[in-house]
Amino acid sequence: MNEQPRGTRPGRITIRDVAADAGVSVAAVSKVLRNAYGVSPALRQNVLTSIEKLGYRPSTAARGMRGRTFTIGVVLVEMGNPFLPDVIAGISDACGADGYKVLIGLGQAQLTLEESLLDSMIDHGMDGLILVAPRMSGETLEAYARQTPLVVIAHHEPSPNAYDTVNSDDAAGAQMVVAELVAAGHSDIAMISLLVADDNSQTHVSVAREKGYLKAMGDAGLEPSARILRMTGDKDLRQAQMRSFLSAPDRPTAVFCWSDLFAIELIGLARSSGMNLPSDLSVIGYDNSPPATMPLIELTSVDQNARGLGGAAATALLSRIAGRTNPQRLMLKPTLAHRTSHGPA
Amino acid sequence: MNEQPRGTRPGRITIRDVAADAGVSVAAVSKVLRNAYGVSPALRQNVLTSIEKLGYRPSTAARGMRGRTFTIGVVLVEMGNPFLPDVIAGISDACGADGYKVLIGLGQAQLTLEESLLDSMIDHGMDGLILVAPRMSGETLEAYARQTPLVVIAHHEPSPNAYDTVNSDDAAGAQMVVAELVAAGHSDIAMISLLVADDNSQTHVSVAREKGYLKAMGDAGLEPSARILRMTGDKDLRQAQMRSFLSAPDRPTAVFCWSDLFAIELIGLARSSGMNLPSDLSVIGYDNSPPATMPLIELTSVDQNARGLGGAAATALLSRIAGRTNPQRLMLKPTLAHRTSHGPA
DNA sequence: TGTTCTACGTAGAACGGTGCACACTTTTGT
DNA sequence: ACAAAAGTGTGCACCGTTCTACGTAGAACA
Repeated sequence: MNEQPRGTRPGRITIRDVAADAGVSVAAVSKVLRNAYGVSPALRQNVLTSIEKLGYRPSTAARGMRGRTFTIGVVLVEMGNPFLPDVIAGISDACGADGYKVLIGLGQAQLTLEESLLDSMIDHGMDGLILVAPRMSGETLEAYARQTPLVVIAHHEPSPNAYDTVNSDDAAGAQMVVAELVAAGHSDIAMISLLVADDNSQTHVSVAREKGYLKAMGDAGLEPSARILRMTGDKDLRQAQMRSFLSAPDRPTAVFCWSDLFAIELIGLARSSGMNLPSDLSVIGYDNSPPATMPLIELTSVDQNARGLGGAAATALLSRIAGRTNPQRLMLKPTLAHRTSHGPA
Repeated sequence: MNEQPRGTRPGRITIRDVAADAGVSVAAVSKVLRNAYGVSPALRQNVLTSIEKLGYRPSTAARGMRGRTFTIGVVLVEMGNPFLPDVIAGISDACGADGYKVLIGLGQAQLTLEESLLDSMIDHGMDGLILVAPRMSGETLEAYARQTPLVVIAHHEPSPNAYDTVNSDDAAGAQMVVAELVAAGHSDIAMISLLVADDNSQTHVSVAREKGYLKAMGDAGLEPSARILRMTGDKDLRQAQMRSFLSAPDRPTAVFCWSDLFAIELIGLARSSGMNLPSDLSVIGYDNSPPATMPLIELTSVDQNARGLGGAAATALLSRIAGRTNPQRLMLKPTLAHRTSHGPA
C-alpha cells in the first residue's frame, strides 16, 4: 500500500485560525457557529467577518465527534424508480431550509448492503436517517431507531415504536381508481400487482393498494369479479405473464396497475398485439411519473405527491432530531391525474 | 432550540473497549484496523476476535480527522437519467471490493448547490470524489482537485491537470449511428441534440456527439444534408419543437437523437401524428436505457457501457487516492444495440 | 456601598480514532 | 560472540470541533 498523509488537508483553515484572526477564543468562535447563547453582537460580527475573510468552513468530520453534523442520510433500495427524484427533492428542500445537507446511499436491492449502509451512515455521525421503501423487518428498524433518529417512507408498518412512518394513503389511492372506473361504467376491473418475495411483504405499498382495491370493489358490489394478478419483478417473465393475461378469454375491460412501470408495459404490449386503447382496455397506473405524460401513453395515474412525502419525512426527522420521541404515522392523500388511457366501458 | 447531548451515542463501543477486551494497546488495535505494518498474526487474530465479539465498528467521523474514511462521494446533477443507476452500480462494485463505501449527493441542477455539496463532502473527510456530468468550469474543477482526489465522468475536458476524466467515446458512438443509417440506405439524416445554456457547454457530451455526427456525415459525403437541431431541456417547448420538425416539408428520413429520452418522445409524437415507423422515419437514440427496450418503442440505441464507466472511474479514483497524481483521460468504446426503430430508407 | 444578577468570554477536557517515535525482543550477518 | 537489522508492541501527541465549568465586569438592587 501507499501512505499519503491524508485526512485534513495541509492548508485547511481551522477554527483556531479564525479565533486568532478575530482575536478571540476558540470557544467564542464555536459559539457563533452554533448560534449558542452568550455572544455579544459585536463579537459575533467580528467573528463572522473573519470567517468570511478566511473562507473558513467547519470540518464536519470533527463536528461529528461531539456535536451534530447537520447532515442526514437517505437510504434508497434502488434508484430506477421515477418517483424517487421527487421524494429526494422534497427532502432536500425541507432540509436545506434548516441548513441540513442530504447524502444518499444505495442499497442495490441487497439486504446486507442496505444494513451495512445504515451502519456506515451512523458511523459518519449523521444526525438522522430517512429510509425509502426499505426491505428490513420491523425489529431491525426498531434496532436502528434506537441508535439514531429514523423516519421511514413508503413502508406500512402498523405500529412503529421508535421511528416515524410517512406514507401516501395507498388504500385511498386504489379506491379512487376503482371509483373512477366504476363511474365510467366498468364492472370487470382487475388489478395487476407486484409479487413480493420478502418475509416482510405485508409492509409493502403494493399490499396496501391491493387492500384498497378489494375494499372499493366490495363497496361497489363487485367482489365477485375482483381479482389480483401478482406479477414478478423480472422484466422478461413479467412480459410473458402480461401477454397471456391480455390474450386470455376472460380479459377484463379495465386494469388497475400498482405502478406506472407495469401500466406502461401493459399498454405497449396491448397496442403491439393490435388492441385499441382505451376502447379495448382501460388502464390506470400509480405514481404519475414522467413517462405517464408521454404522447401515446397519456396514462391516467395516481399521484402520490412524492415531493410532499419527502418534505413530511424531513420535517418529522428534524423534529425527532430536536428531541421528539413519540412515534408519528403520517398519511398523505393522493390525487388522481386524469389522462386518456382509460375511457367508458 | 433543544439540547440533546448528541454526537457519539452513549453506549457506543470504542477502540478502547476493544483494546481492553483483547488485552492490548489502543495503537495495536488501530494497526489491525488499518492493516498497518507491525502486528503479529497472533495479535491480529486476538484483536479481530474481540472486535467480532463486541460488535465494534470504527467511527468514521473520528477517522476522518486524521486518517481516511473509506468513503467516496459521488455528485450527480439530477437523478432522472436512466443511465445513472448503472454508473453508480459500476462505482459501487469497484469500490466495495476495496472496502470503500459510496455516498451520493444531488445537485438538483443548481450550480451553487452542486459546489456547496462538494464542499460538504470534503468537509465530511471523504477520501475522493466522482462527479457525473458536472456543469462546473475547468478552473473550478481544478480548484477542487487540489483539495481532494477527483474523477469526472461524462465531461469532455480537453486537458485536465489535477484530475481524471472518464468518458464514453461519444464521437465514435455518433459515427456508428450514422454509419448504420448510411448502410441502410439513408442519405438525409438529421441530428436532434440538446441546447446547452452553460458557459461550459463545450464539455457537454452532446457536443462530442455532434462532432462525431458531423465527421461521419462528412466522411460519407453527406455534409450538404447534415443538420443539427438543438432542442431545449423544457419538455413542453421541446415537444412543440419536435412537432414542427416532424411536420416540416424537409423532414429527413432518419434522425439521430442525442439521448433516448428525446428519441422516445420523438417516436411517440411521430406515431400519434399518424406516421408509420420505421418506414416513415428511422430513429436511433443514445444510452440504451431501459425504456428503449419497451414494446412499441424498440429503440436502436448506442450503449455507453455505463457500468464500465462507473467502474473505470472508481478504479482511477482509488489509484489516485493511493498516490497517483498524473492526469488520466479514459475513453470507453460504446456499442450499438440494434432494435427495430430504424430500417431501410 | 456592598451584594446579587446577568451577560459575556475563556480555559481546557472530552470525542475516537491515527500514526510517529520509541523500547524491547528476536533474527541475521560476520 | 557481538553488532546490526528486523519484527512487534506501546505511549502519547494530535486532528478540529463541542461544551461544561468557571472567571470577570458591569448593571440592578437594597
